[in-house]
Amino acid sequence: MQTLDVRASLENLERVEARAPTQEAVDKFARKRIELAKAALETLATLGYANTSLREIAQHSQYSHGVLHYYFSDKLDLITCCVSYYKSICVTRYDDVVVEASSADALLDAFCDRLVETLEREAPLHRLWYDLRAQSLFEDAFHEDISIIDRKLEDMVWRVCNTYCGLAGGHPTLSRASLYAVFDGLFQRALSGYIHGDTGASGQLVKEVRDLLPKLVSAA
Amino acid sequence: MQTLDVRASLENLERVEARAPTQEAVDKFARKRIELAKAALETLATLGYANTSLREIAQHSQYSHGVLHYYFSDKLDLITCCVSYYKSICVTRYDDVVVEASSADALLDAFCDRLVETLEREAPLHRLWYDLRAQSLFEDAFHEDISIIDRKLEDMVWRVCNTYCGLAGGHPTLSRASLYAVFDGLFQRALSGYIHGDTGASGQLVKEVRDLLPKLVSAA
DNA sequence: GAAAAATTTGGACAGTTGTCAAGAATTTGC
DNA sequence: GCAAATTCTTGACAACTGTCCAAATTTTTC
Repeated sequence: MQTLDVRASLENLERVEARAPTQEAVDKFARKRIELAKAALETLATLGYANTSLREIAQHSQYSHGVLHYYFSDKLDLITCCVSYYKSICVTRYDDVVVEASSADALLDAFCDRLVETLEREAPLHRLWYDLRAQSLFEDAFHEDISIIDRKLEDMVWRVCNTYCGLAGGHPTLSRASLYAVFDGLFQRALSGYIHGDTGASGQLVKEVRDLLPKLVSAA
Repeated sequence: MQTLDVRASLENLERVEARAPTQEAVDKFARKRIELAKAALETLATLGYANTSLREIAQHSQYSHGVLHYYFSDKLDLITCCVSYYKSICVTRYDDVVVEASSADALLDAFCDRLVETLEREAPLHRLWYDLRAQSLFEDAFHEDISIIDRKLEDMVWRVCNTYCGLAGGHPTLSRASLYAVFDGLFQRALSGYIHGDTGASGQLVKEVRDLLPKLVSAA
C-alpha cells in the first residue's frame, strides 16, 4: 500500500530527505488519480450521478474495480476528484474568445460559435454539471467544490459581458449574478433541447443570445 | 388486484355501464395514488432522487413497502405521479400576487415577499425540482413531464414581469426565455445559499430582484 | 537478477435495491 | 352476516451497491 506513504509525504513534504524519488511517486500517484477521474467523468456524464456505480466506472476504464479503492479512499473522494478535473476543463472555455475580440460584433460572433460548439460537443459533460450541482443541494460534502466552480463560471460570463460592453462603449447594466443566471439558464434550456433531439436548440440559443447581449449594455 | 381493472376502466370509461360505483373506485384509487405521491415527495425532497429508495418512501408513509407496487406499476410510475402532483403545487405560486397588484411598486413588493416565503418554507421541495430537472437530462421518461412544468414556470414568470411592466407603463425588453432564465437562476443561487446556512441569501435575492426588475421594462 | 515495494486482480462481505407473490386483513355488495 | 372483492403485510428473490482483503502481478531498488 503506497497510499498512506504518499499521503504522508504530501503533508510532510518538507521533512522528507530523499526528495526526488518521493516527489516522483507522488506525481505518479496523482497522475493516476486524474487518469481514473477522467474515465469516471465519462461514465458519470453518460449515466448520471444516480445511476453510476464504482463497478461501472471501473468497467469503462482499463482497470478492475478494486483499483479504485487503491487510489481513492471512497466514492466521495473519487467524485470530488472528478469535479476538480472538470473545473480545469470548463472554466477557461471562453478565455480566448475574450482576448482575441477586436470589436463588439466580432466578440458576439465568436461567443455564439463557442456556445454552440461546447453545447453540441460536450453535452453529456454539461448535463453532468447540472446533475452534480443539484446533488450539492443534498450532500454538503459536494457544496464547497461545486460552489467554487459556480463562481468561476460566473467570472467567465462576466469577462465576456464586460469585454463586450467595453467594446460597445458602455458597461453592463445587470449585476454579475444576474448576467450569469440569464446565460446559464438559456444554455441549460438549449442543452435540454439538444439532448432530447430538438435540432433547432442551438439556433434558438444563438438567436436568444444575439438578441440579449446588446440589450445589456448601458448607453455610454 | 384492482390495479388492472381500474386501469381498464380509466381507458374505457365510456363503455362501462355501471358508472357510479366504478367511477368511485377509480377516484378512490387515484386519491390513494396522490396520497402516496405526497408522502413520496416529502422523502424525495429530504434525501434527493439518487438517495431515495421505495422502501424509504414507504417507511415515511403509513404503509408497508409492498403497497407501493399495488398502486404504482414501478418506480418510474411513482416518480411521474410525484412530478404531476408537484406541478399542481408550484405553478400558481404567484398568481394572486399578480391579480392583486395595484401598482408596479406594490407588485414588486409582493413578488419579493412571496419569493422569500417560498424559498425559506419550501426549500427542500425546490431543490428536488432542480434535482429532477437534472435527472430528466439522463432519463428520457422524465423529460416530457418536467419540460411541461418548466414551460408553466416560464409562463408564471412571464405573467409577473408582463404585469409589472404594464403597471410601469411599458413592456418587457427581454424574451420570455431570458426572463425565466434570469429569475430562475437567481432563485437557484439563493436556494443554494439558504440551504447551506447563508442567512443573507434571502436578502441578497430580494436586493438582486429589486435591482433587476425595473431595468427590464422598456421606456413607454 | 534477487529482494522489496508498488500496483492490480478478483473474490468475498454485509447491506440495499426493485420487484414479485402468497396470504392475512379489511372493506364492499348483497 | 356471509361471500367476494379490495387492500395491505410480510417475506422472499436475484441483482447490485460500497468496501475490504489476500494473493497475484508488475515495477522499482540495489
